Amino acid sequence: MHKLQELRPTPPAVLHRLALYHCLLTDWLLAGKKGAITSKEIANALGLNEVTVRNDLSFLNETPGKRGVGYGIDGLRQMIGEFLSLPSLAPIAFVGSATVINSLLSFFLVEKFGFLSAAFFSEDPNDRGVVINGREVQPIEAISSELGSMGIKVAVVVTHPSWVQHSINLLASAGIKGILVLTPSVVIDIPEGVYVTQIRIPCDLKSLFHRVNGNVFN
Amino acid sequence: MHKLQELRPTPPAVLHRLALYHCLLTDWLLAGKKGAITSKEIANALGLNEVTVRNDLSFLNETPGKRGVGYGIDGLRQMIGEFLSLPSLAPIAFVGSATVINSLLSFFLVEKFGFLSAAFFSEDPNDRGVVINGREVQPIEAISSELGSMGIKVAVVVTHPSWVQHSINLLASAGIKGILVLTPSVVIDIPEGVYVTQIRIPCDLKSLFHRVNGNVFN
DNA sequence: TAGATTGTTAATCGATTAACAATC
DNA sequence: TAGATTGTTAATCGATTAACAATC
Repeated sequence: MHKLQELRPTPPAVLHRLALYHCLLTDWLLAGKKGAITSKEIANALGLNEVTVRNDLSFLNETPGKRGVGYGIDGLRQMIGEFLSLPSLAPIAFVGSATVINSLLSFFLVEKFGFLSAAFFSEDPNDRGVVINGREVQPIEAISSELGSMGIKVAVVVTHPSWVQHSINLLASAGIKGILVLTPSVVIDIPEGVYVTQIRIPCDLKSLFHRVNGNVFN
Repeated sequence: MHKLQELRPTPPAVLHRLALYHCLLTDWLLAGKKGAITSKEIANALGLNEVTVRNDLSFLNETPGKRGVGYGIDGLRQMIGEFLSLPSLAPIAFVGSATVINSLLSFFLVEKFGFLSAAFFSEDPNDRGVVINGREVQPIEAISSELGSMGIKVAVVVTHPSWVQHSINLLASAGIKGILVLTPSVVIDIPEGVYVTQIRIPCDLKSLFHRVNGNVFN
């Protein structure tokens, strides 16, 4: 490990890639891949430089590899999981209409990635009584009362844009500490002590337009 | 403009923020905001440093501001739009089941962000004959025959994971040059000459778990 | 031992911030 | 002219890549 970085926060870029390696290793385990793997194999699968991979792995608490050999798939996956503070099934709350959440869960296979869809809250009054994965969808205002006791720390927001800020505020006051906002919304107010990650579909698309129109390959 | 950067590709970070400013300015225009705005106002709204904003804007082809005054909302928006090669309504193709696409369009208000949902292709045989926004959903295999003539260059893929690679391949051979993949999929093969941006919901979530569990505020 | 691959330190590259002159 | 804010160059900071010693 980098002795000097012991007390420094993990750089965002490294953190994101560690999560990516965790996904890849989970994939390989599910596919029955066995034995040792090398930083080169990981790098090739993901289109990265192998030095980047090794450097990233040096942020882990223990030394993960064996020189001349490589890394054990299962052991490395577990180490990254611990470093990321991931429980074996990481519980997530979802905020959005039942239809939208169902759609999201149809292309984002949460269990395969090690998550558990643990609670659902909808802004749509018509969703009263609707059940997803055996769990009843709660009205959005129930976030305060329901969520506090459940020990869930991370939530996904996919409401209509008009409900995004309110959802974030409710989640924050219910003790949620990390929020991933999928709904494109330009300006949001981030409550104190909460990490908010915004996915920006429109920005990603607009960037693509620039590249697509001959503005240099990169 | 930075004279030395005239032939260099725009750095990804700058490109993404320029797209973000474009979204913000569109928002402000729709809200009826008038007159001049400063780099400080833009920075404050987005939680950025004002120098970053000015530096980013210096990548534009013409000089966008007036010293001592600021920037014209409409003029700046137009300049960024031109720099990004954005038509006034940028056409996008969507690949995914009709239900999922409808859900996506319910929280991502494409027109408000300056896009046009121009074509729909579904992997689900049950979607034959379904219409979205007055446009018939085509089977996924029709991508090759239909898309070529439409002049669409950018597509969004939100299929079930098992259809992602096939969709990308079809889109690429139909002449699509930029693809945004929303479906979480760890390893994908990127065809020659196509820009593929992957949104990685699982990685964003796993990163949040790390931060949420006391691993330093950043 | 020889071959392979890791882990770490150093060098490069890119992105952000600071300082300041230009000018409206 | 004075105040404000831009645009640009220089300085810092962070992230990636290269070089290489350590060791399985």
